[in-house]
Amino acid sequence: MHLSTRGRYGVRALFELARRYGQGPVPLREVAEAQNLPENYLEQLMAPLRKGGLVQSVRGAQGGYVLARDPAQVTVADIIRLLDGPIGPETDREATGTPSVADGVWEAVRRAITEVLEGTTLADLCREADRRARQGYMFYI
Amino acid sequence: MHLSTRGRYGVRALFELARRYGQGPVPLREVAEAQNLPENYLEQLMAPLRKGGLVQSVRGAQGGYVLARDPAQVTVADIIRLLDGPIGPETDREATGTPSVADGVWEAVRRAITEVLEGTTLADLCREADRRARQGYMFYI
DNA sequence: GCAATTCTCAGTGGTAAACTCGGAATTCGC
DNA sequence: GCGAATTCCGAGTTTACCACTGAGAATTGC
Repeated sequence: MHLSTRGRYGVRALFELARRYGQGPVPLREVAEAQNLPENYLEQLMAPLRKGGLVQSVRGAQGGYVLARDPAQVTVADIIRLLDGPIGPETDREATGTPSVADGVWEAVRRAITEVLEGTTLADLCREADRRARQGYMFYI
Repeated sequence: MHLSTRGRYGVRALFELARRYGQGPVPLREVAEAQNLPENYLEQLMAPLRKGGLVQSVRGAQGGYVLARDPAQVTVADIIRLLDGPIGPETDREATGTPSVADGVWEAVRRAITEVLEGTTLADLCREADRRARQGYMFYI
């Protein structure tokens, strides 16, 4: 069971925008450098995030991306849904049309994942980063 | 986020063995028919399940597969681990070597999933199937 | 010995992930 | 207005894995 890098990259990119919230547009190049992500690939990920209303883009020189809402109002679930689609496993009924006795398990898994992802906001991640920084971890990613 | 069919098929196959626990070896053909799964493919899935000690095989005529332990002692997590590998998403640290502020989220997701999957046994699924049967659902899968 | 099985291994086709690239469109600073 | 910095868009590439098929060897009950 493997989570795609899309989601992981997206969360880190938006975390970077969250850190700089209120400081004007951030060009992708800086996001990519700060978070050590492939810039060209990141570009692909921004389209759904923009269309989904999580970020706003500013074109042209001195342009870049801005978080569209307050970091406390953006959950990790929001990001994952836009980049990876529906959260959690499909049930057998959804996948094949035929219900199975295990469907309840897959539904419970989905609920459990959703709960965690909806319970974490970009503001939480920023707080966590601050906490680590104060404790001497120099990783700001 | 898409769960492979390997895990889903495996759970249904072992559920079928659980239903018939104590009735001698069940040939794959019957498992495949009862659960409507491709037999040849199922064959592939049985190897890791056997090597992992969840089932025992009986070769030759009148042979088949037998659940190696009581259905109450086999969790869905056991099955998924053997067929799909480690449960849940990798952290950024595990995937890339560089820790990230989001690692805590991925770990929490992993714990949540694990908790659900370890909390469900084949015996639970059998009970659920009985319950459904009594309520008139004729699906025994 | 024959038929029913599992076991092993070698494919195969499709699909998606994880990028890369080139160029068009936009906008700021000068 | 020009040039540089950007986003935007679409296409292509490589790699890997998934889901599945098939053939034949090994094993065993009757």
